[in-house]
Amino acid sequence: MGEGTGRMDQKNAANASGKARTRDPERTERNILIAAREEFVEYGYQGARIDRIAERAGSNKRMLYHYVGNKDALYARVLLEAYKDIRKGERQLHLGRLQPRDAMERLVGFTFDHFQANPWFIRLLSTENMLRARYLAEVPEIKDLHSPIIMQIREVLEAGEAAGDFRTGVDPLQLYITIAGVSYFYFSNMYTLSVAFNDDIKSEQGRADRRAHAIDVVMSFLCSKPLASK
Amino acid sequence: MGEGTGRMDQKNAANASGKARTRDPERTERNILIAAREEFVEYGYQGARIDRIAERAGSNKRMLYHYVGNKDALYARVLLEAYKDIRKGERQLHLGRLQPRDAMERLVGFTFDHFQANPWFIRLLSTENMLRARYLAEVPEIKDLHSPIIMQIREVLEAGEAAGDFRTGVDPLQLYITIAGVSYFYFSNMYTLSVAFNDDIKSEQGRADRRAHAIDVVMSFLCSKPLASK
DNA sequence: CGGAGAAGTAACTCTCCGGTTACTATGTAC
DNA sequence: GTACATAGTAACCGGAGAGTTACTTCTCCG
Repeated sequence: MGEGTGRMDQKNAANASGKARTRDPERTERNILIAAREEFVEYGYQGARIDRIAERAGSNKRMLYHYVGNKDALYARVLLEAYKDIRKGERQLHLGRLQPRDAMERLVGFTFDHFQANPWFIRLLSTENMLRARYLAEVPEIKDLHSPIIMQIREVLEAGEAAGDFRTGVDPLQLYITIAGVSYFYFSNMYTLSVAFNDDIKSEQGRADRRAHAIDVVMSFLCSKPLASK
Repeated sequence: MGEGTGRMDQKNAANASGKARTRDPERTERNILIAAREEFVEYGYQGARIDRIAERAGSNKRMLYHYVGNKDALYARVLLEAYKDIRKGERQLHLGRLQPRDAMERLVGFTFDHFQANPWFIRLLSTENMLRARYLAEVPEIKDLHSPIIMQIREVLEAGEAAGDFRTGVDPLQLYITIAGVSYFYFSNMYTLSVAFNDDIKSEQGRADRRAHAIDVVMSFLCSKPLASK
C-alpha cells in the first residue's frame, strides 16, 4: 500500500505463478463461497469479516457483493451449500443392500467418520443453532432437501424387526438423534471436554475408543429386549 | 440525550420505584456478571456488546471495566462461574445411596432435565467450543474444579457389575460422554433439527419422548451383554 | 464538619467493519 | 477498432463498538 504504481504490483502478485490471471466469473464466485465457508466456520456468523473473506478468496468486496450479496446472503448461501453436500453424502449410503445389523453398524460408523472428516460441518451447525436456525428457516430450498436418512433408517429397522434382530417399536427419528448425538457431542465439545477431563480423548486412541463405544451403544440398544419399566 | 440537566433525569429514572438508589458495590458487580452471562449466552462471544451488558446491568461501562475488566476478562469470569454452578449441581446428585440401576436412570434423567432447565449452559458451551476452549484453558481455577461425576459413575458401575446388573468393562468417561451426548445434541441442535425434520420434536410430547428414549438407550447398553463382535 | 477515596456518569476517541461509489481493465460483437 | 457489457480495483463513508477520560456524587472516618 502507498507505493507509487501500486495498481500494477497487485496485478503482478496475482501473476506470480506465471499463469495469466484472466477473467473467470465462475472461479471467482466459487472462490468467494469457499472462502466464506472457511471464515464462517472459523469465526461464526458475528465473528466473520467480509474483508477477510474477500482476501481469502483472492478477490475483493466489490466482487463479493456483486456475485452473492451482503453478509446475510453469503451466510445463507454457505448454509444451503452445506446441507446440499450433506444430503448428497447421505444418499450415497445405500443401507438397503446390507443385512440390518451391518446396515446399522455402517450408519453409526459413517456418522462418526463423517463428523471427523468434516469438522466444519459441526461448527456451522453450532453457529446456526446459536442463531436459533434464523437463516436456515429462511432458505426456501431447504424444504426440498428432505433428508432421505429417516426413511432409510425406518426401512432398516423394519427389516431388522422382521428378521428378529432388532427390538420392536423403535422410532426412526429418535434413533437418528441418538446416533448423531453420541458422535456429535464428542466432536463438538472435544475442546471443553479435554480441558475439564482428559486430553487423551483427543488422541487417535481416544477417537477409536469413542467410535467403538458409539457403535456398541446403538447396537446394544437395538439388539436387546426392552427393559421392564421401573 | 442532550436535554439541559440530563444528569438528574437519569437519577430519577433509577428512583422510579421510590426506593433510593444507594451505592452497593456487591450488587453492581453481581448485576454486571448476570447481565454479561445473559449477553454472551444470547449472542456468543463475538456478538456480545459491552454497551448492552452495561445497560442490562443497569450500570455503565466505567463500572464494568472497574469491577471485572475488559471483554475477555468478563467472558472468562462468566465461564468460571458457570462451571462452578454445574459442579455444585453434580455434587448434589448423591448417586451412591441408590441401587445401581436406579442411580444410573437418575443420572441420565438428571442430565436431560438439567440441560432443559439451563439452556444457557448449552449455549455457553457451544460458544466456548467454537473458540476451541481458548478461555477455559486459561482459567487456572478450572483444574481445581475437578468434576466429581466421573468418580461417581465409576462407583455406580462397579456396584452394578458386582450385583450382576451391568455388563463389565464399561469406561466411565465414555459412558459419561454418551449420557451427555444423547441429551445435549437434542437440545443444542433442536433449532436446525426442527427445520430439517419435524417441528414436533420441540413439543412437550417430543421432549418427553426424547427423555424416555435417552434413558432407554443408556440402560439397554449397560444391562445387556456385549454383542459378539462382527 | 470536611476531605479522601470509592462509586458512578457521560462524553469522547480511535479503530474497525459492512457496504458503496467512482473508476479502470478486459473481452467480445459488430 | 470501437463501443458496450461485464470483471475487477481501491478509496471512501457512516456507524458502531471497545476502551478511556474528565468529571460529579456519595459515604464514611477522624
